[in-house]
Amino acid sequence: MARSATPTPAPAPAPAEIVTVESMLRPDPLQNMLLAALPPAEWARWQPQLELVDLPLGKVLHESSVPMNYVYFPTSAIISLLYVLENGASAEIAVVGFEGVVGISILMGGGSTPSRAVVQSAGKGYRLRAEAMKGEFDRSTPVMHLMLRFIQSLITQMSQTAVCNRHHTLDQQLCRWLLLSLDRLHGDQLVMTQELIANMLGVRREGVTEAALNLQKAGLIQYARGHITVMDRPGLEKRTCECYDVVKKEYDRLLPDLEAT
Amino acid sequence: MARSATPTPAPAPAPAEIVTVESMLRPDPLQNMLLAALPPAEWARWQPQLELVDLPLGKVLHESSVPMNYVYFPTSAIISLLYVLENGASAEIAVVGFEGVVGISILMGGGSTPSRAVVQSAGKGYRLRAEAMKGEFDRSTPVMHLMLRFIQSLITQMSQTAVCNRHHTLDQQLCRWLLLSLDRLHGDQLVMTQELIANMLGVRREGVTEAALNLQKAGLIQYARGHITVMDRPGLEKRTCECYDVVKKEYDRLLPDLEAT
DNA sequence: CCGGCTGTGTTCGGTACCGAACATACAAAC
DNA sequence: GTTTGTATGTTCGGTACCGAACACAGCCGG
Repeated sequence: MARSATPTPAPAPAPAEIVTVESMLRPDPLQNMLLAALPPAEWARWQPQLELVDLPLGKVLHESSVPMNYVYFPTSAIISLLYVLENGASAEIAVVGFEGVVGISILMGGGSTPSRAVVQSAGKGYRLRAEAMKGEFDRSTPVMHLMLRFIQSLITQMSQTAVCNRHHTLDQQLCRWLLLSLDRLHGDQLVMTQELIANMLGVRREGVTEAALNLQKAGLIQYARGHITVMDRPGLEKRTCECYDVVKKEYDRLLPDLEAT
Repeated sequence: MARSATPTPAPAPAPAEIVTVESMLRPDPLQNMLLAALPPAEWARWQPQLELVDLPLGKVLHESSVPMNYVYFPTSAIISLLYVLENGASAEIAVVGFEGVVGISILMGGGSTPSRAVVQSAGKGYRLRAEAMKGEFDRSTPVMHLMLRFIQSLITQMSQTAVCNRHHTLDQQLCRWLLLSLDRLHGDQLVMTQELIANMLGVRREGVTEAALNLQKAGLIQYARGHITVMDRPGLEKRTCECYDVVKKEYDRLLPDLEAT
């Protein structure tokens, strides 16, 4: 997408590429699709209240059952919605990136959820105070409808995760997880240890090692100390379960105006 | 609850008991907690549009990805939200009874979901045309807030199901499932074959047989050809996983006015 | 009363994942 | 360059559930 195949007269040296990457990662509000989809009137009201923040790996955006102060609109970061059990075991129930928003329970009226939101891939995002968000939601029907549709897509993702946990193999689930992450990044690299993936998927680290080796042997990915490079994305798509596709298609159906990437 | 322990002077013969059961199952709109919680103004508008319908076992209220025509407010029926995979395997992602409403995707704007809603326990319920429901939702803030809070409790149930599928044993899940069903019924009996339970939990029928035998040996339930009698509810609660309690508590937190049963 | 159906119990081998322990190997810090 | 830590690979026995096949028992209709 950034490195186009058009025959550039003089192949630009390194700095040019850096500029390209920079511009891709530039924290532009329009890089969050929900923000980008706001009607002009709403946008004018929101802009002064939006605050760009760094979202470093591991940062907890909201803790289980603790009232939230902000909603977050990720741009380059990926947020994982995790469920942590009493015994410490955990499982990811959904993942949110530049296509969505974290903290929907503020809109729903609960103010908190039994789940935890953790930054899974470092990046940036905009945040908005809970009261402001709630006010905007109640005040503007377009905002409400936009948010509700996103929430429905999130519900689909959660449901699909539940079924996937029940019926699909770890290999398939790893493919699904990689694809979901990949879709929320710009590029084919992701920084993620197997230990962390295991936490997300709710399995042992050794299980992830084995599954990752399978994918590596098949030439689909390349693993190296917390850095994964996807070599063959279509191959991953072929190997994953239907769950990935269902979630993606349902998102596109519910939020068709935001499809462009 | 119906058969009180107060010393009735003359023990009433069979007819009296039938009357009691009848009155318990009487399709009173107030027997759905969301309907009961409507402000008077809303109630006045809704009443003429609500239609009482029979919900026989197995009836499909909405099919995966098919636009819905009605929302359903169960009174005595229990509805199971099921997810069916391409290969026919299935899993329940949530269960809704007199405490809620089926068809929330109408409110969210999607009009359909990839899940299926099936009557898991026969009974009655009120239905409302999709357009009417949508109109009411957009028009009345109290209705919106009520519905949104219910939806959040449903999201909690789905999330918890996802984690439960991953981490808890079939024995525990069966307890959870029995308790969730029991809470939505008036009594200690439920009509349900092991085959059907297996479908809901997304496991083999034999697995359910084994788990049910465990519970029976422990004196918690009694099984007989599709009829389950719960003998020791506290025992079930002790044996189930935390998931049951989390879901219940979160519902009570989100919809505190509706707690009474 | 007898056959057939439905619901439940039982068995077998197989597999996917768990829990724990240990081996290696790269990477940054000293 | 050595040390220390972190990330990955490997092994072992154990268990929960699967898939298939079959046995039996109540129940309903002929």
